Amino acid sequence: MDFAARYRRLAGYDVLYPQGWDCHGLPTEVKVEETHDIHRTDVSREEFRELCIEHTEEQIDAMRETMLDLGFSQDWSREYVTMEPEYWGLTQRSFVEMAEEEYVYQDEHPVNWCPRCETAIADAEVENVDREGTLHYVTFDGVGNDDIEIATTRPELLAACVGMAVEPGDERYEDRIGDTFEVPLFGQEVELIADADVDGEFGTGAVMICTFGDKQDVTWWAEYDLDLRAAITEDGKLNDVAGEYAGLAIDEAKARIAADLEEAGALNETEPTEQSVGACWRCDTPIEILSTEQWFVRVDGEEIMEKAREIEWIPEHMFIRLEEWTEGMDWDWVISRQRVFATPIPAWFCADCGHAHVATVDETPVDPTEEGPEIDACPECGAEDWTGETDVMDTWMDSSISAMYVGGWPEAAFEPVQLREQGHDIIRTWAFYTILRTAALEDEIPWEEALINGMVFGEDGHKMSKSRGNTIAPIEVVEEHGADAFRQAIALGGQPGSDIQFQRKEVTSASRFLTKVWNISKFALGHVDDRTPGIDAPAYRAADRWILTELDRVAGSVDEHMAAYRFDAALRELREFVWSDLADDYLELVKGRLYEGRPGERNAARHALYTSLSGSLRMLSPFAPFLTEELWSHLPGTEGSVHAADWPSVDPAVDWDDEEARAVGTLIAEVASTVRGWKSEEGMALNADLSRIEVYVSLGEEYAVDTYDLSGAINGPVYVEYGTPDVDLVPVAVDPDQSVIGPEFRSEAGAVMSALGEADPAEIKAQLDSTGEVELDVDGQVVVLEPDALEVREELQAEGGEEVAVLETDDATVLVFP
RNA sequence: GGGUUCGUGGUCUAGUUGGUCAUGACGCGGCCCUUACAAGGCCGAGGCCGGCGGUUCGAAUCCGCCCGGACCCA
Repeated sequence: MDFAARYRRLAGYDVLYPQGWDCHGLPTEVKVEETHDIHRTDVSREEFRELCIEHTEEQIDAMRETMLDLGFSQDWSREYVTMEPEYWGLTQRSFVEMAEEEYVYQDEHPVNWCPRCETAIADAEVENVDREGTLHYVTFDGVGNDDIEIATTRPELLAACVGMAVEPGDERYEDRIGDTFEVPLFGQEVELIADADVDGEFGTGAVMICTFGDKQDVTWWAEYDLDLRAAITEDGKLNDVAGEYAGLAIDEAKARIAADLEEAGALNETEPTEQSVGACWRCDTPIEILSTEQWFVRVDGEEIMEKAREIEWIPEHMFIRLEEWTEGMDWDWVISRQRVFATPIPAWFCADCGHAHVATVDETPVDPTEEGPEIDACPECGAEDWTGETDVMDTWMDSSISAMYVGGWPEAAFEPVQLREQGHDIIRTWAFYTILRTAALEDEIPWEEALINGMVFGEDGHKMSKSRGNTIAPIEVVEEHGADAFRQAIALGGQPGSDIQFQRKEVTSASRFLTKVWNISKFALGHVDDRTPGIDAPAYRAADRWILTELDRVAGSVDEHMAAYRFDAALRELREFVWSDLADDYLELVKGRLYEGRPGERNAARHALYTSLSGSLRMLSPFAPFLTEELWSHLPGTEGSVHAADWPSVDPAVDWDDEEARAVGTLIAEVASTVRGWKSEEGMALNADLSRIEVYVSLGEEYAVDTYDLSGAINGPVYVEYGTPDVDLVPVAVDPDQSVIGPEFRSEAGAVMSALGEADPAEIKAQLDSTGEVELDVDGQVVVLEPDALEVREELQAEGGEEVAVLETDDATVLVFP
């Protein structure tokens, strides 16, 4: 995100990059209970809230510190904190407006319930965990008919059993639909129904329906209008419906009831089974489904999908996740929580008739547990006695208006935020709710682009977790190698959407690169001064025009990568340019000129060097904000921050897409680099003098090769020739060009290429030289090959007498005379 | 069970409009102090591009199946 913001600033945009803190929620309450060793009911609501606020502030301070260490460039003047009344008042306002539009309603409905947290939770907050359970085979006595055997993993819910079901057409139960049975131990009578949702393969093919074991039970319960026998309390114990088992916790009850079933002869068998149970995502406690009074937000899947389709998802496939989640939503979003640390629901209940009165916009922010409503009499019954709602809102109610809040809602007309970046773990929560709420309140999309990041994993490729011991604290890495190196490692981790594995070696590599940049700058700063930027019409030589052409090309290419959020590709290309082209090649080429050149030529090199370095620093600044800022401040002719500079562009008046400059520059750089490599291999000092080198260029004679810098770089005179060197050439192989031969000969291509491979390279070469084409016998057929269909690879053998080394580059053959 | 995604030298990774030699990094081995840089330079070893089939003159790249991992959902 920070890369994108910094890049856009360089590209000239006025970037609003806010920072917000989503504070409310269960985890904080749990943490506070732990650290203070209290239960939330041990202290007053107000006191508990204070403890939570205190804890959250500490957390925010620590995270803000980390962000600053890492060089995040948020606009801190636009920071918002959802636990401040200014913010949660707006959350309430959005609630009120949505209540007016009938998006928000109150009702009794089965909801996911966490017995440990003792609150309702939304579907999005339920995680399925696989675990081993025990399948109990239990016989129900028939009432006026035969027994039946069902299989269940939850015998403790027998008390809540209100029916049983089989798959339609299951021959085992063909004539038994409508029969009634008596629930063992508890005695209520239930009826057998047939429903296609039953899995006939599982257990005995017959299942019991309880209120409620799972969501399927809720569906059946509603569809067949069954009784409601709620047997579980809000703190996860059995209640009076369970008779003598009342007060037992779920697990105790399961064991006791199983034992009693066995004693009663109703338990036939038990076996282990794999099961997937819903659990509270914050505390992993298995959830129950309870029917309670709650506040809901109506989920309009159509509306959400319509908006979601207007958003550009990066990468695209992340949209599918949202789509699947939306289609799978069969319950409305329960937004009330029976907790403390969150935005209060602005509503009161009439003490007489129970009528729920929602606050008006003008009353917000309000805590209904402390203040009464502005109206006096209940519009339903006229009573004047109000009880404040103690339930609070889901924390997503806060965060899902953050895009609107940042945009100035409700005062300013809302315009979609351009870019939102987030991890893929919160698509079904934050993203989903934000789209829902922005659509409901403003009939708009919240953001134009949603960039979905991967998660940062530990070095072992797994999600970081304390139990795995693979966590990496950014601060440790920053202390060792610096934030700039850390940022590069993250940028190189991968492309948007895929998880990135934190690699310590990437930090190592990045810090080496930073050292390189430092040294390049140190060198360059010794050669440029205040007058350098203003040098008029520099007399660029080939090497200068080459590096500037490359700079121009790289700036364009990196710009494209950055705009596509391919920070990995952008940084890779930048490093390649800075390290290989600028440092290894260009610097080496112009050293001679910088130290000993005539003024005009020296100035040209200085100017090109200055331009290249300046551009490189600017392009690197999103990745290495600290180092580039430091170096920028030492660069002559710069004012202010590198982060406020412009994306590099080379003089637009000149045609920098210059084929000749590129070809000749590349040639010079390659020759210099090849000779350098050869010296190294020969064990010679790199600045050792050479008698001369001869460069035989395979480019056309229209390319004028500038030997000035090359000569300085290799420490010897350079002679340029066009054509073939005056040494023995021995054709050693023929390389076919598949892209020419393939399409031309189609199915014969294979034969042609193998014939070419077997042919005598010397003979092929001779044909090419005399006739300009090659006749080849392929399985008795003579085919004619044009020169572009193949390349004769030749090795050069120096003539006897003079000691000479023969080196090859892509575009030249170099003879080195030591 | 359904969906998404990935599988490239020891490790991590680039590359997929099909086309000569598959990219780079870290690590490893060897050589080298050269007036920006030994926190460096040069060279080298190391790969049946998960497997099997198909399309094609030609597949890391396209298609199908399988194996393995990750994530999402049930």
